[in-house]
Amino acid sequence: MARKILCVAEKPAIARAVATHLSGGAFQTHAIRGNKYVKNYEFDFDFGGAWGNCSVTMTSVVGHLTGLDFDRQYKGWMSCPPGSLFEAPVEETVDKDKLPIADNIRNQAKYSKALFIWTDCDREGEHIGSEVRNQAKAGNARIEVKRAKFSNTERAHVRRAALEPVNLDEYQASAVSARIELDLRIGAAFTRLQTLQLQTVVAALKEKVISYGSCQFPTLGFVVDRYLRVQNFKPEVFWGLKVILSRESKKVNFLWKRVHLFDRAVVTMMLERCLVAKQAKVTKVNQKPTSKWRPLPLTTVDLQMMGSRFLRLDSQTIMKVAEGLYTKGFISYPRTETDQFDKAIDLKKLVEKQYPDESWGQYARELIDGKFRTPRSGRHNDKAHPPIHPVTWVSPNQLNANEKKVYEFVARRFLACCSDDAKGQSTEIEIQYGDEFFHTNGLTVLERNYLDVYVYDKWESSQQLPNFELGELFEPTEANIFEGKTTAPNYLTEPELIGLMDANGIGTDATMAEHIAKIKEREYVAINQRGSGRSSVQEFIPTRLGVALVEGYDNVVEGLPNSVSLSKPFLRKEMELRMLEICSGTKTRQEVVQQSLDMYREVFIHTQRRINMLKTACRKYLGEETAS
DNA sequence: GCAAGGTC
Repeated sequence: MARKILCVAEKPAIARAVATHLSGGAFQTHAIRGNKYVKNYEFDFDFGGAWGNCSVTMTSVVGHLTGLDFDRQYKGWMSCPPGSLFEAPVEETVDKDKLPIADNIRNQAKYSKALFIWTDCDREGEHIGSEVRNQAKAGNARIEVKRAKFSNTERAHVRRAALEPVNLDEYQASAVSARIELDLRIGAAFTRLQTLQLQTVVAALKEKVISYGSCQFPTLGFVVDRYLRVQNFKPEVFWGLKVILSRESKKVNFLWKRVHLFDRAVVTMMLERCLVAKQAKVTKVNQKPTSKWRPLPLTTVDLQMMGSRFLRLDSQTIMKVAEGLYTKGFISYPRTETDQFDKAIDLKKLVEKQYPDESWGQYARELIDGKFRTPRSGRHNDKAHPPIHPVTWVSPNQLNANEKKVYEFVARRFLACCSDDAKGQSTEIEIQYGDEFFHTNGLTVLERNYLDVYVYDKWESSQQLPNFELGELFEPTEANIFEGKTTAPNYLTEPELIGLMDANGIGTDATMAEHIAKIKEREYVAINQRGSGRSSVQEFIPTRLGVALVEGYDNVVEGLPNSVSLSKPFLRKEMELRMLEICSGTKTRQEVVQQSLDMYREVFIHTQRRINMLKTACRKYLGEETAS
């Protein structure tokens, strides 16, 4: 009988895709007991080399198999002082709802010579792979373990991955294991400490869970930071110069090179020098072709930011809708950091699939008829998933309102990526008037190209400028001083918040929306509608509790050497750097866990010692109104 | 009753 190889993917959709490619479509599907998503696919495949022709069972897990938690005697909140959670014994167990999946792997491993792990090629995937391996070894201690390395589910790529397996990256799996332990200990310790301590301080906090997490707190910190900048803003008056020329029945506004200054007397003096000069001289006439670049291939973070902005859906809704579209097979996997298309993907074929669409089908046809361009490549590649793109066309009447919006965005964005940049002609005129320089710009859009399908970008011709000759002299129609005031920044919007999280490494593409939802759920922040109608924007405003927590923690570490507030992203960033050291093999998992725990333990001890800082902040913002 | 990370 042929040798048997067990293959396990990270999710059912990948198991099916890989099975399809390896078997050429000829496989048998078996349901497993206890889980309706996971299936076993059976077929034969020639792995070549030492393995040769084998019978294959391809199955999957559904994300992580196991979870980490404290031993039973530490689970009750009153069972131990919160600080002891830094050392309390922890145990990794298979999640209850994953038991049938783990059983399936152990059983299949019994009859298999080898295990091929097909989890995503990222850090979490490496760890999930180690969880799969542990189950397989429990079923068959002698099973040989290999890992397939693939970054998309294109047929040739998948088959090559099957023929050239590598080993699991133990370093990366260890790094994730360290993260899991740290997040648990630190999250639980601070959550219990602050909840138990603050619940009794003011009536408003009674019965409330006041959670701490290494991602949710910095997220809150960004919101509070902006809020305080708005609150503390003091407007300043400024003055500037503007020059106007009426020529060829057009009115040209020249802007001051210095923009504006905060000293009126100085600006007045400068204006006088201009007026004395009487004539202005054209010092630069620059005409040059310009272009507006088509967008980069779509990543999750970009989808969420653009979605908040143009589709009026919050990031969590967008992700839910996108997942639905993915499960139904309409778009590719929606959680990706990759903004470059693999050369192996047949983009034209994907463009052709959009022909039937009433709104952009004609545009797709024009692309194939000669206007197609290879997409730009960004600098990110998660080596697991391609950029988000439509996989097949779907009729709008098969989708609900939100699905329609998100699908349309993904489709238009994809077609835009495969288009040419918009082309135009820009004109820059610079003049010298007295000692001062002024300039004006004109734009003529010549070819709209991608703008025709990507309706979210705006780029329009400005008013035509009259003709200017280099060196010519003219007398301005008007020259005067204008007065203005600096304006306060706005409260944080969701796309801005996601941008900050992304830039500071808070959360992953898959979890950013969850952290934002979490701080809403905990009532650390609330949503405010700025403006009305179509131009309205949702903005985040911290609640009194949110401000109290950030101010309290900032006070806790105030004046302490090297101590960074928990409301800032720095501690999390440091943890991330240490995880990279595990990945590169320069530090062990144990070292990193100890170092990071020491770092957070120090903050924890300060917090306990100066708990009054937190309590005072809560009383200040949440105390009864009647109290004096 | 705590976290963050996978995925359904």
